[in-house]
Amino acid sequence: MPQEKPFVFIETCTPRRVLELFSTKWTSMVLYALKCGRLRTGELQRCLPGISKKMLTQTLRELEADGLILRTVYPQVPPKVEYQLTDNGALLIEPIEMLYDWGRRHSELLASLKLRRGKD
Amino acid sequence: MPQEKPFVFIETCTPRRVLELFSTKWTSMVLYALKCGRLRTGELQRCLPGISKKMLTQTLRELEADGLILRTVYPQVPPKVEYQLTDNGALLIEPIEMLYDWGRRHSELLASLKLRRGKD
DNA sequence: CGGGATCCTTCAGGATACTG
DNA sequence: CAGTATCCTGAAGGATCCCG
Repeated sequence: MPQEKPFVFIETCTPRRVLELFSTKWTSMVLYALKCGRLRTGELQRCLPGISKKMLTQTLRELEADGLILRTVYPQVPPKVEYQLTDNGALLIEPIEMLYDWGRRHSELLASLKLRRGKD
Repeated sequence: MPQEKPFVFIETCTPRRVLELFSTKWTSMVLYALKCGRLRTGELQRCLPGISKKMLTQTLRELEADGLILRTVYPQVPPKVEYQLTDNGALLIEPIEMLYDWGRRHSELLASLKLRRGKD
């Protein structure tokens, strides 16, 4: 048994940083929803059933601050705001999509996991 | 601008279930650490700097309950316990590794993100 | 050495109400 | 319609002590 040396997850290693991307509930979903183009706030909210307005805006603000999405305000009443991916934001679609695709190919396995879900 | 229809993240969709896999802090790291073969509890802990004994055991118990890892106890004093991936567990290495690999290829971008980290 | 059991802190994230 | 500001709680996860 050719036991290789195990990987050590130093606090600052990239694996940990990638994980942070997915450790927050809505981040990757918001990005992925914007893959189709620009969306208004309300449309975005309808893409994410269950999200609260608070978390939606908070997530959007963070993504904007990190330069992953662009926010466009139209000077109208009532207000109209649109969000779209920046070039950097578009880069993140790749791993997200990979993950989702893998999930679709292994939905049976996924469904069998209860992991940290108390009830099922 | 050929705006396609946005994806809707129904509560039970597979993307959400995959995300749950990565939403818990240590799960994917424990699995990945075991990629190299069987590891004793202490070795595992040394692979995950910062993990508490409580979280280590809790994560291991959950993974075991979901049939992703196998726990072997050697009748010795002092105790010796080893963990290894099951076949199902090995299946999860693929997406995890994809994610980590992508991270390594984009470490500069990742480093530029502050996301939800308060301080940097 | 491996691990169970407690206690305690933190904070992500939900609910609600109010503004322009 | 989009957004801000509060309030509140559930649960993740750390620290500690004890056991075989």
